[in-house]
Amino acid sequence: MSEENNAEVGGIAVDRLRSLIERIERLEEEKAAIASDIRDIFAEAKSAGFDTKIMKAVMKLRKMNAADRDEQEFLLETYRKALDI
Amino acid sequence: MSEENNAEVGGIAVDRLRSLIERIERLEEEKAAIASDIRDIFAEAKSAGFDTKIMKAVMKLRKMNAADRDEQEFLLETYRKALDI
Amino acid sequence: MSEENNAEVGGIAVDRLRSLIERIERLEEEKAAIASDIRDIFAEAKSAGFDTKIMKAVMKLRKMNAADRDEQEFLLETYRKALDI
Amino acid sequence: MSEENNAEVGGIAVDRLRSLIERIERLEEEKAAIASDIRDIFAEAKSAGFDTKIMKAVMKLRKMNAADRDEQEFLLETYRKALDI
DNA sequence: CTGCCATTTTACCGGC
DNA sequence: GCCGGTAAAATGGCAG
Repeated sequence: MSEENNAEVGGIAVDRLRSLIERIERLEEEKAAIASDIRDIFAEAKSAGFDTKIMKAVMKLRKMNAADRDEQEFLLETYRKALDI
Repeated sequence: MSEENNAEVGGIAVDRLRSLIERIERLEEEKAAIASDIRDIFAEAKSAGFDTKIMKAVMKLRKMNAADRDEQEFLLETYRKALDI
Repeated sequence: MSEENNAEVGGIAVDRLRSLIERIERLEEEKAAIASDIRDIFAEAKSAGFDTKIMKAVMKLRKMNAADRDEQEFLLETYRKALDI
Repeated sequence: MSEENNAEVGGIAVDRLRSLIERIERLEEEKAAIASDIRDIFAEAKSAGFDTKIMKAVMKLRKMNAADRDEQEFLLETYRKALDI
């Protein structure tokens, strides 16, 4: 009877659990594949003579500027609410 | 002359660099989207009554090979005994 | 008149606010210093041959009360059986 | 004979391990106490009429500016090295 | 009690 | 091949 009637083991819905976990694992594989693609591009950049450390610093700076801008806007908005403007 | 002839600035192939960085940023967006999908499934699991923390623990064990898993478990047991837990 | 009479700017008690923020920042520095000390001890443990990952796992178990610990372990076993791990 | 001769259990130096763990746990208590003090000050600020959300945003901005400045300097330095200046 | 945010932990990547 | 630092993920705490 194994391989049938897995409806419940120890009070949990086994097939549902398996299904959820497999969906997540599938997505994690996709995510890992993309991370691998990113690594490939960095390797490509390196062999084209670019300094990947600098590239990462530049990209970080771009993100920080965006975050900073968002933070400024959030702060302004919050002040306005706090002051009922 | 700006906006033309960006072939090189300070000895750097600007357009090539820009292209590489944009490809990476695009992939990072995809990666973030998948991470978001994963969060959604965990939320679904949670509302179906599963304990997501335990799910994650189980998935971690699944990823390890049997030998590593046994090794970790053995070590943990040893330390637990050492500390009377 | 700047540098004097900072009692209020836009209805906010500036000096009070500044004081509060500086106290918090000071405490955050202390906290960071302690975190650094902890890292040092883990490094010491590592060079004495201990597995720091397992040490952390054991310390986590130590923090939990027995009932919660048993509950977690039981749940994990159940999920493992459900997934044949 | 328990409570004596704990030199080794399962091949590990029990007393050394205990000592390391206890030192870490002591420091973690101190760290937690400081975190608690920080919470207290935020509570104090709140009851003095300040908006803690704004306070946190301001503090975050101060840190981001510092981090941004550091990043700029790092980037400049790295470029200089990359270009042998 | 749920969702959000901060902190902590984990995994990755480059350098030595 | 290992170590260190950096970025991502997970956990835990707080506010609403």
